[in-house]
Amino acid sequence: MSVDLELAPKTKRAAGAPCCEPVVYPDVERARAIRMAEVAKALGDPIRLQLVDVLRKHAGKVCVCELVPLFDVAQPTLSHHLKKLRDAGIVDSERQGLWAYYYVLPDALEELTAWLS
Amino acid sequence: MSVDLELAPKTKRAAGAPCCEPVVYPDVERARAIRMAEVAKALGDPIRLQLVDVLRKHAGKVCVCELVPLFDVAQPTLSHHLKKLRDAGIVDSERQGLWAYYYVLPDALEELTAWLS
DNA sequence: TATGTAGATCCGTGTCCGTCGATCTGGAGC
DNA sequence: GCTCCAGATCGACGGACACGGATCTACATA
Repeated sequence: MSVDLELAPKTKRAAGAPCCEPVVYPDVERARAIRMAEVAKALGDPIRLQLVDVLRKHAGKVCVCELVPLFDVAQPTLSHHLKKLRDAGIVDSERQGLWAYYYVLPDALEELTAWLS
Repeated sequence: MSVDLELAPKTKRAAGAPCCEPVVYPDVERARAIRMAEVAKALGDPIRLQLVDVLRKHAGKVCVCELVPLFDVAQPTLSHHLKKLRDAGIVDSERQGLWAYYYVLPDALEELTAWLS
């Protein structure tokens, strides 16, 4: 470690060669960014993004048994992805008898769209 | 294992209790979804999303030396995140002397916005 | 009650990712 | 030449994640 008390006023940033304007980033923006990252992370998997795409194109509710054959993964894996989407607030589900129906909750996607713009 | 050749034409979907309309998902949509997942994945980290937020709010180019003190991570870590964003086509960089300046490439974000809508 | 089925949960495995210390690269200035 | 500095790259560690087989939970039908 170097005791640079005397060296403190040295060529910090070369005195006359600024790199750019100082940058600040308020905490309010951080909080929102962290929430948006959560949504983006949930969408950051090809299967999950395709799931959302399928669900929103079938405006109603879609049965899991129709989703499984669309992808080359086993049923537990798809269930895992659907849970991730549900935890992120992007989709929700509803059981009717033996079947489970999933549908998109538009709010999360709209929030992200708004943030991106 | 059960040899169920004779049981094959059994109650597949209970004959009279449909779960929902059949669902198809064309390959064209898949390709786009996979690309979008790549962008979303790059945005799916709090630090990277905040980086994008900072960069786009400073319409010009921002020096890395101004970005590092904004986050509680070491310089190599931030460099790693900037590389991820660059690989995803979300930002680009430019060197001037000792300093490196990063800026947002709006196309990737606009693509994702369009996909979400 | 017993059987079959749709979907969720559990658990082990292999891979990817975030992190940081150490090091490398190359430009600036002496 | 040498030294200092900004930033990128490397290497290793720990935790998270995708995946699927086995199992569990409801529900439906007989």
